[in-house]
Amino acid sequence: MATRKEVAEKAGVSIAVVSYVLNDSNYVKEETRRKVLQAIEELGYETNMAARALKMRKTEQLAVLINHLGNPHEAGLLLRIEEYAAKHNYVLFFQTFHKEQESRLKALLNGRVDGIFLLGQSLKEDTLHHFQKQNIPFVSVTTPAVRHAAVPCIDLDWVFEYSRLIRLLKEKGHNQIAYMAIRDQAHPLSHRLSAFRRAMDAEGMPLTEENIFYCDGGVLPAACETIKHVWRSGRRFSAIVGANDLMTAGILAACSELGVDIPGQLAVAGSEDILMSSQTAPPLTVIHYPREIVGEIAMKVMLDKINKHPASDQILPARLVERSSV
Amino acid sequence: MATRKEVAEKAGVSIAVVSYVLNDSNYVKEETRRKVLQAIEELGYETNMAARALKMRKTEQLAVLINHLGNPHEAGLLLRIEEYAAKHNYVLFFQTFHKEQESRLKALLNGRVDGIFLLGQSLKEDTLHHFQKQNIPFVSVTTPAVRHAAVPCIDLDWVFEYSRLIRLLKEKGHNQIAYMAIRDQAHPLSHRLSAFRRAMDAEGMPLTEENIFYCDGGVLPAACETIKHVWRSGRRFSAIVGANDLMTAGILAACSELGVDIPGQLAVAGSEDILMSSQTAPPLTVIHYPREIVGEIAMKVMLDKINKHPASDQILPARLVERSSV
DNA sequence: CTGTTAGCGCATTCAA
DNA sequence: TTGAATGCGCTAACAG
Repeated sequence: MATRKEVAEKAGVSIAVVSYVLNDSNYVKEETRRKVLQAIEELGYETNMAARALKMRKTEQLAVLINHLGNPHEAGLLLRIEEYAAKHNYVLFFQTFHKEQESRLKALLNGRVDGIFLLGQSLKEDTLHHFQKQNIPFVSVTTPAVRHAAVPCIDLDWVFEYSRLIRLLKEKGHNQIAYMAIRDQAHPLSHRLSAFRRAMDAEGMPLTEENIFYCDGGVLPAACETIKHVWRSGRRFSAIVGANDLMTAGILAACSELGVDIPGQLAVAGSEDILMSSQTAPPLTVIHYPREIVGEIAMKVMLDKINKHPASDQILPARLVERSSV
Repeated sequence: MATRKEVAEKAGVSIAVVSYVLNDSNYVKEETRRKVLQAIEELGYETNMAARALKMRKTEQLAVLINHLGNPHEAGLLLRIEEYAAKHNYVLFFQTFHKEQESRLKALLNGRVDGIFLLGQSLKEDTLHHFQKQNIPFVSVTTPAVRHAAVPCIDLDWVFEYSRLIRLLKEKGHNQIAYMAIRDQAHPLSHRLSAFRRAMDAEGMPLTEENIFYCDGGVLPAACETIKHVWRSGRRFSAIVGANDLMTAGILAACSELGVDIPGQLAVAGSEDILMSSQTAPPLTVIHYPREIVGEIAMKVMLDKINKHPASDQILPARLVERSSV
């Protein structure tokens, strides 16, 4: 491929001049500039980003660590982050991430990224420190700050949002409210469960342990099975809130199989508002997670961190979308 | 950050030796190796991938050009490709891609990638050639080969798959079958429309132009609006197939609003089988696009191209999933 | 305004 | 079995 040297030769100048016109970093006589530009054009020259990255100690690449792209909520978040990353000329690569591979991460990302987004992920301290020592900042989305580490977080005020939802449920006469959480204790969504607990306390109807159902992986089929099992065992409650919408859809699917009328026999609500949640039967009442602006905010915070400006947690307001499942 | 030089100093060897043990590219006395390894450990050294990329002319990074990650079909495909890319130690970055930004692409990807996946995308010839001249191969997924360019493609035999679906529809007594396509003529999904046409011909019931409905962007709300408009205008048909499942869900949503009974008054079928399609009311009969194995095949073809082995188009078999919308 | 030059961190050839 | 030295393509300080 054409290199900067070839361009210089063709234009009859030194390679420094080529850099100057390319980076606009120095005055260049108009005529010289034109010659250079023409040589670039004719050779189809493009800057080699690997070389630039090495020299500049800046890759203009960002990583997103994600749990499961099959969850439309996470895909939607990723989509938005990429949108804003592109606006700032950053390239984004995403890694589906499992705890077991955490050690691989250092080798994989070293020298490749200027920053790392955690999309509902947490990392071990030593991994965090490894990157932070090199001034590679982290920004966490949908999951609260990692302990002992300066990782700004972008998320909702879940206690507030759940309180509002619980109040709606109360108005509709529900006093036996259950919650479906994800099994893994270390799972990032456990903070939603804690928030739900506190919201229930605040609304004067403490969440009892037997009204919490845990579902492996937080996916639809598992949630469906869990509810079928619970319901057939005779356990009853009048409303249930899912920690994510995929599980909530699974609850709906279970009810459909069980012949449970919604919201007649059971009110169901979700916490994210993915597209699917508006198309189920019945459509789901949900907290709408404002994914539209998360990307913008997340990228802004990331740029602040990269430029060593102070950056802090961002709590976004959400919306309660009432459909007919409650 | 610790560099290879520091490791060498700490271990009391030359930097070449450090490279040798790191890359296993030369015999190193066991004792020396241990010293080096220990120095690496103590310094928390990791290879700088930017420097390696520059030297090796190989980034171990791949790009995926995607239309809209908000479409779970594309997200699912991306997810699978990443899964296999990771297995082969490649890092994947994805770019939401709009035609208007095609020129930016060269500058953005130059020196950054070893190969490019086109996920339902096509590129101008000059862009294609730019990368191909540098031995950056393309692999196209879900869209047939780009004209005049050696781009292997991974997709279904749509004529075959649609024929099977049409036969099912025929068995159920349908003879007025419509199709919903995406408006943009240049859009990658237009080959599904052509295939549908040919399948209808083959089944002896040619598709008439007035039975093709075009929808902007291929998204749910647009499809919903289109169908409402068409239906209210008095146009009737007994079955309709959507070029993608998001539009198909939109058709369902429209019918729900219009009070059109499915499949009583109208049979509806889709072409991808995203998760949502199994949760609509009624659940959709669809062609199941085998996303599970596409990632593996796509990555395999990509590796073949990177290693300059011959690679050709791959036609995968699909499955017809009968649910209750037909 | 333009050219020379010294690295950035790494892999590798060639000597020793 | 190890070390010295070169260069990948680029930026920028410095000298003209």
